[in-house]
Amino acid sequence: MSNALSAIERFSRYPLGESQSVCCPVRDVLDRIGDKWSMLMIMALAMRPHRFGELHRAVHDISKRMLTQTLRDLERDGLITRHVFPTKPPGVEYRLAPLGQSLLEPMAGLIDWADRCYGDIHAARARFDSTHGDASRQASSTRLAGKISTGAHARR
Amino acid sequence: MSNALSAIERFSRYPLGESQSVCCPVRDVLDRIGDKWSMLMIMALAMRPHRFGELHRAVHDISKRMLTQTLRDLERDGLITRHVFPTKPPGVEYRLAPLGQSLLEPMAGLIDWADRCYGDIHAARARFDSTHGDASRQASSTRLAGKISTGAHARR
DNA sequence: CCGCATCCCCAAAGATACTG
DNA sequence: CAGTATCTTTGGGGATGCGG
Repeated sequence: MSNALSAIERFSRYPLGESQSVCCPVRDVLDRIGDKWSMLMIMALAMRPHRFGELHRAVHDISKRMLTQTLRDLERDGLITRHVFPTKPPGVEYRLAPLGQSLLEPMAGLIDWADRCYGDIHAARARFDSTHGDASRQASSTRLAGKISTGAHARR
Repeated sequence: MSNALSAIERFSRYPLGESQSVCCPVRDVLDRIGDKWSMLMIMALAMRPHRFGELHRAVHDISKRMLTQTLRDLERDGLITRHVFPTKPPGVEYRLAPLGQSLLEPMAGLIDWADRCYGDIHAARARFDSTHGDASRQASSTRLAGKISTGAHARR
């Protein structure tokens, strides 16, 4: 844990609030894997290469649009590679690039933590909500409510 | 690395695309620390307790609104604690709860990775952009345009 | 089958002003 | 100082349809 602190200390030599120009590495990483889908993609690809359609089925609640975009971004950053087979109809295979592989370990640490602390977090949430009058619906807001009933946009 | 895979495998017993009801732990974690500010908060608090205003100065480009909200969410999930000193004018101190402390290690792993691979990522980006005709500005659209000229938010 | 483009909408976040 | 309330903006992302 003390070496955890050292890593964090090392980082915080960068000013924490610096969204412009020389962005700190952490923000970069966060913006990359922090979004809704990137990490899921990487995890799927960690197991084996996938075709576009396979990925779509694996993460069934992503739209084709976001799938494409996420994959592009990951490719752009050198985390995954894209192989086109000029068959008919065409097939495209995505797989983890070395850089992406190197991300697996730190990611696994996080996943592990999530798995272990998942329960505690929900317990804390329940406690908080009951303590704080359950009006948390306004206070803590939108995000949470949104997350819960994520069937959302069942509009048209 | 093989144990990294095992963690990921273990996770992927959960269906990867399951944004509703019984959300998988990973999504939960991502939604919590994946957002723009939470991780910064945690890092600041990892060093020492902070008052509200201190946090605001530490991460100068967050709005008071988002600061409050982020802190509330983190508190709700039991990652940080909030102590009110009924002085005049009032003071509020935030500090890492044990649960939050336990997050430091996995987070440090990620930060570490970010630090190491930061350069590779940017190299890959540059390569991709020059290869793909630099028309990536249209192609991959909105987000990338923002990312490319990482001076982005120099709106003011 | 893969992926790009267009349209459109809503939730998330910034700005601003006000309270205890 | 530490928030809260409100108003406005914007851009992320879903739906859909076409092109290779």
